[in-house]
Order: sequence, then C-alpha cells, then structure tokens
Amino acid sequence: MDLPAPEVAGPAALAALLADPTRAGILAMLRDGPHCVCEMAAALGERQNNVSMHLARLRDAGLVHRTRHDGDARWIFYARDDAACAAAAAALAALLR
Amino acid sequence: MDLPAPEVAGPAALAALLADPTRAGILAMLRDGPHCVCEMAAALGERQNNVSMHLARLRDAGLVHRTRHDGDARWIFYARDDAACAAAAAALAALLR
DNA sequence: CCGATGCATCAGCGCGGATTGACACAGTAC
DNA sequence: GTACTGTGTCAATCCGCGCTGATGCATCGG
Repeated sequence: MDLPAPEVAGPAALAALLADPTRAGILAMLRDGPHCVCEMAAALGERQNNVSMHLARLRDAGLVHRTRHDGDARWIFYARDDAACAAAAAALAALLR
Repeated sequence: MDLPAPEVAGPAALAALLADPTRAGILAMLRDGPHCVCEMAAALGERQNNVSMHLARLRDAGLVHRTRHDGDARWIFYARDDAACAAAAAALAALLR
C-alpha cells in the first residue's frame, strides 16, 4: 500500500489541449510551417473566431507564437514553438513510458 | 493555400483519455507494476467506483488489462499493456514531432 | 475620408463527460 | 447458511468546454 499520489497536473493539462480535434489539427498543420488563421479555419471547416480562440489557448500554453505578414499586416501567421512542443511531447511520453 | 485537413481523430481520442487527472494518475502509478483498484483509489483520494469506471475506459482503449489476485480473488490487479502504451505515446508524439 | 478584410474578444447556450449515490455481483471468512 | 469485502454498473446530477452570434479593433484599398 502507501502508494504516493503521482503529480500529473501538468501532463493532464497538456493532454487536454491536444484532446480537441481543432487544436490537434492546428498543431498538425503547423508541422509543415507557419499558416494564417483564415487558411487553417478553411482547412478545418471551422469558423474563424473559433480557430482564433483555440490558437489563443495554444499561445497561452506557449506551444505557438504569432507574427504579422510582411506585405499585409492584416494576415497573422502562427508558427510552432519547437522547444515547447518538444517539452510537451516529452512530458506526455513520460506518462506512458 | 488549399491546405488538407489533417487526420487527428485517433490522437485526439488518446489525448482525451490522458486529459483526466484520475486516468493520468492511474497510468502513472501503473508504471511501477500492477496495482489493485482500492490501492489506487486510496492513493488518488477518489472513490472506488469512480476509479473503476476510469479503469473501464482505459481497458476499452486497450491501455490496461486486469488479472485476479492468486490468494484472494476479490482483489483485481490492473497492469499496463506496454505495446498499446508505446503505440499511444508514438501517436501523440507524432502530433508534436 | 469610407468600406472591406482579417483577427480577436465577449455573453449566452447546449452538450458531453465526470461525479454522486444506490444497487448488484462474486468471493471470502465465519 | 450469513455477514463482510472488493469490484462493477446504472440513473441522476453537476459542471466545464466548445460553439454561436455579435461586436470591437487594426489594417488595407478606393
């Protein structure tokens, strides 16, 4: 007996981020480089404000960051933070290791 | 443009399993070997029937399997399916790769 | 200037999942 | 046999999360 309760709050929060198909699709699409919001919204069949909200959550978690387009500053490109994504992958893998 | 919609249903479903702190704690505790239900319920501070229900979901996903105790068949020990867990870890890592 | 476009934020609603409480079942001890 | 323990299942409830619809903000083009 006397099992210690494992600390899983961090990995569980990361898993919750990946648990939504829209957010998972965003991260999958960003594997091949940056994309703008309307582009990903169209690919996912979701509305723009929805995708924007999900991107805000990924941003708060530090998994993605945004930059403006050089020519037209209305376009906002999102890109993955490779270091944060690698750390997240390691944290999740630690649960199943 | 014309981004294809990525296929993320599988990884998202796996992430949803890990997104619950109780299920994540179960998998974390099972890393060091099999445990019975009441043991894990006590360690997590959750009720036994609750843990039993979460174990049923992990069982349906194939991540764990159960065996009876040799001495007292009332006690049911759960253990991880290492192959399924490795496959799940690979599927999740593919999202963040 | 004005209208259009791309993005972000907010209150409200609905739905799915987790918890609760009660019960049923198998196995053990007596 | 009865009493007790460990586990599983079920209806009912609660609650958090995502979607909707509207609105605001910044930027570009005329």
